[in-house]
Order: sequence, then C-alpha cells, then structure tokens
Amino acid sequence: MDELLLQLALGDCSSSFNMEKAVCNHGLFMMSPNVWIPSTKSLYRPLRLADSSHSLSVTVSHPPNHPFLVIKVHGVHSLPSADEAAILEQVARMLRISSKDEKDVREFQTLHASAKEKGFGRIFRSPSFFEDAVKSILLCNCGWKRTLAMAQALCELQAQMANAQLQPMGVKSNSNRKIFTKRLKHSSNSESSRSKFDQSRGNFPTSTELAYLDEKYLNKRCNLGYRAQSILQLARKIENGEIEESCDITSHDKLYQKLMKVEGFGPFVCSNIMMCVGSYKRIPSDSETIRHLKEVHGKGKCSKRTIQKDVEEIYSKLELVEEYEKKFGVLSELDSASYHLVTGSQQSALRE
DNA sequence: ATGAAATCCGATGTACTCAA
DNA sequence: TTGAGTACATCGGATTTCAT
Repeated sequence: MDELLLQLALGDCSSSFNMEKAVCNHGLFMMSPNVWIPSTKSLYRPLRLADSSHSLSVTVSHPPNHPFLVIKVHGVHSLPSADEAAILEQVARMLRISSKDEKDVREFQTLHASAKEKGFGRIFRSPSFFEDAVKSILLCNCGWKRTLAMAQALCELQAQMANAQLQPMGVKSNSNRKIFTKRLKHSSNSESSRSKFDQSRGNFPTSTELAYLDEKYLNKRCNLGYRAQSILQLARKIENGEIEESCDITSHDKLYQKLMKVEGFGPFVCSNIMMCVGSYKRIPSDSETIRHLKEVHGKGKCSKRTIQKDVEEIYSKLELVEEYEKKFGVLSELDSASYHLVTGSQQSALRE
C-alpha cells in the first residue's frame, strides 16, 4: 500500500502541544469522519486535496519530543505541492497550530491556572469552517446519538457523490437540482467509476457538494429534520460569497450577525461556530452546561438566563470533560462504539 | 423594550392494550 | 411469554407569543 509521509512543524506550539489533549477535548472528535485511535494516539480521517473535490485519508500523529507532527497520507507515494500544502493547512486548522492559536491558548491558560495544569485550551475543530458550522447545527435539538448518526450519514452521502463522480457544475436552478439529486439516487449501487482515490469511507461534504442537493432528499437521506433547510441555506450563502470565514477579529461581530440570519441558527450554534473561528467573546452554553452546574455546583436556580453572564462558566467547560471522564473513563481511550453514551443526562448512559 | 413562558420540530422512549 | 400496535411523553435549542 502506497504511503506518503509529511511533516508539519509545530513552531511556537512545540512546547505546549499535546496530541491527545488537542483532539479529545470536544465532542467533535467523535463525529464522522474523525476517527481517534487511542492505542497510537493518532487521528485518522480523509482530507481534501487542493481541488477540494478529491479526498485522501491521512493519519496524524505526534512522535514524542519531536517539534513536528507526522502526517501519513494513504494511497499515494507522492503528491503535487499544492495538494501537500492543502493537507498541511487542514491539519493545522484542526489542531490549531499557528502563532495566533498559540497566543490564544496561552492567554486562556493565564486566566485559568487549572486549565494550564490539565493541558486544556487547544479546542479541537474541523478542517473547514463549513464542517464546523454544520456540526454545530447537528448538536441542536437532539440527543448525542442522533448527532453522531447525522454526521455519519452526511459522510456516507459524500462518499456516494464522490464515487459516482457526479459533476455538480452549473446546476444552480431548482429543476436542475432535482435532476442532479435524481441521478445521485440512481447511482447508489454503481461500482463502476472508482477512481484512484479511495472514496469509500466518505469525507464530510463541502458547501459546494451540498448546495446542489434537493432539500427533501437531503433530509430524508440523512435524517436531518429541520436542519436540512438550515444547512442548505448556509451552504448556498457560502457558495455565493455572502458568508465567509474571516480571521480578522474586527469582522467577527459581522460574521456572527450573518450567521444568526440563517434560519435555525440561534445563539448557541453561532457562539459555537465563533469559538471555532477563534472568537471566544460569546460562550456557547447548552443544556449539558446547565445540567453540569446544577448537579456539580448545586446551583439549583441555574437556568438559561443566569448562566450566560457567569464567567464561571468557562471553568465549568473544563470540568465537564473531567466529569465525563469520571463516568466513562478517559475519553481518548473510549471505544468508538460507546461514543453515543457520552452525556450526563441521557437515560441510556445512566443505566450502565 | 425587556425577558419570561409557551410552542415548535421529529426521532426516540415509555406505558399500555390486545391478540396469538 | 412474546410480539405488534397505539397513544402519549420527552428531549432541547429556536422561535414566537405574551406579560410586564
């Protein structure tokens, strides 16, 4: 089997970087197509090439005491430099390897000494803004099990699109969308056009891939409910340039406002996305956060309103991970089959 | 104008009935 | 006892409605 090894220099981050802490601190690492391999402390998933339509699977790991990450690219023995750059860029985004990220982590840990002790602060994210945004919606109005199922369904859908090699170019009108969707439906069992890229596992879909789909089909196929509409709205807004990720801090408020305008995007989802982008101004607090404060801190009165202004909340985020680990063992060593159990409130978890 | 409370959504879970 | 079938409750952000 062909393999290509790449290196990503840690630079400023080399002293503080811890692979396990950088990945297993957020539910995102359990969601498809991410696969965490506890035994080797490495992360496996497909990443996009420079053309962003093809993907290759990679395994990212950190050899102890080395100032760089090793990225094993599967299925090829060499790549054009543009593709190598694209892969490195995505890995850097996921694990927050940049001077700016390192600065953020240090600032945060100065504020909270306990975070520094625990090595908490480098919050895991996706290789793309779109994936972060969609996964944030998947967290809403449903249990954790369903969140995982929806993410997986989206990846399986992407695999099918990639294997069928359907070209979505120039199908922006409604009627063409239907035709495209129809072709996709009929492609389900065709093994015909397998390219040199192994697309069988499926990557997370891009905004381009989703924008051309019929809403009803997307909903039915991935069991998304009302989220299908929200996701498509977002995908189309990104496609026509209305919304774009910006690293510029001054435009963060604007991005937040734009996200709030998408139907189905409320404060929780948008704050969550902003945190991924690198703006920690607003703290996403969900029912799990509230439950945590109630149970662990005995704050019976705690509700949606009292929680938002409390700076203490930041602490509770840290503690939430610790509490889970008390219940389920160290998250990074958890078997992927048990991911759906990880929540404090669900009955299925308590029965164990 | 503020913010509390009711309602929405669809999958999932629970309690109960009835037939074989 | 087992299974199918039904009705109803639950979940939890988002959104709308309503009261102050």
